Amino acid sequence: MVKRRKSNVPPPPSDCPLSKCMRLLGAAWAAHVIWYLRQDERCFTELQHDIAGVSAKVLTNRLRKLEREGVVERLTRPTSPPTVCYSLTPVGQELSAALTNVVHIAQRLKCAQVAG
Amino acid sequence: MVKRRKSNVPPPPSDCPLSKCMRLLGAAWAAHVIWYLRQDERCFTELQHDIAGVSAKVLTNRLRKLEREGVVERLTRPTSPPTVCYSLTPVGQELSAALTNVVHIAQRLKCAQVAG
DNA sequence: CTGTATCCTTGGCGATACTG
DNA sequence: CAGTATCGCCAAGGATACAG
Repeated sequence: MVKRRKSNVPPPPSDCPLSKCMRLLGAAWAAHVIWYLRQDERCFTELQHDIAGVSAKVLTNRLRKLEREGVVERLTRPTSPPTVCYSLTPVGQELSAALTNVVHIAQRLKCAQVAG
Repeated sequence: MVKRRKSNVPPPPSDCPLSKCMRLLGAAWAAHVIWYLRQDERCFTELQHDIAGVSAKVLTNRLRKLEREGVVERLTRPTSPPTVCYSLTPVGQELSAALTNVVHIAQRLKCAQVAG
């Protein structure tokens, strides 16, 4: 029997929301969505235009998931034709701020150093 | 022709390291790996033991990717039998700190509110 | 405009077995 | 101990067409 050092790091809090959160944000285009909602609300087509290359299906999917998690808010305007605007919730804003920190660090990762 | 509001949010910096970074961290068990390396270095088996449920294949894969990005460092000790220790690089430490912020926010997401 | 439905392909991940 | 090799599945995502 090998004497194994026990980790003195406490287990991830509760049922590991971190993991779920990271997978949510790690999904394709998720970070982009939050990024482009940072300042003002954007409607569906605007987002699709902002985020070049995303398909409607995936964009819808991302927005739905983020909405269910309370990150973004969906607001329907009864105009003609009807438009839908998405914005960040307060929690979403905080998340966005936290991501800003990650951006700075991410730029120092190897993958960001294109000119090796 | 619809007058479309141009986004006043600048595009994601450079070639979007944020996205790559988030996908890196969003991969299965990636957050766990960083979490358990927060305080002290851990060797392969210790990590596999810490992170209940991860397979050797995936753990190796995660460590390799994180190593290539400069997040974790691999240190081989020429003991008998040889052991390999993993630790966070300075950048990895910063990333870990940034993730701590995300944890706090993640706990306020809907997915974390088990008792709805 | 804002999506949904469907098909199809890719690859992420788990499980298992094997190696230096 | 610290991995690699191989297989197989399934979900994520792209493309396209359709709908309210």
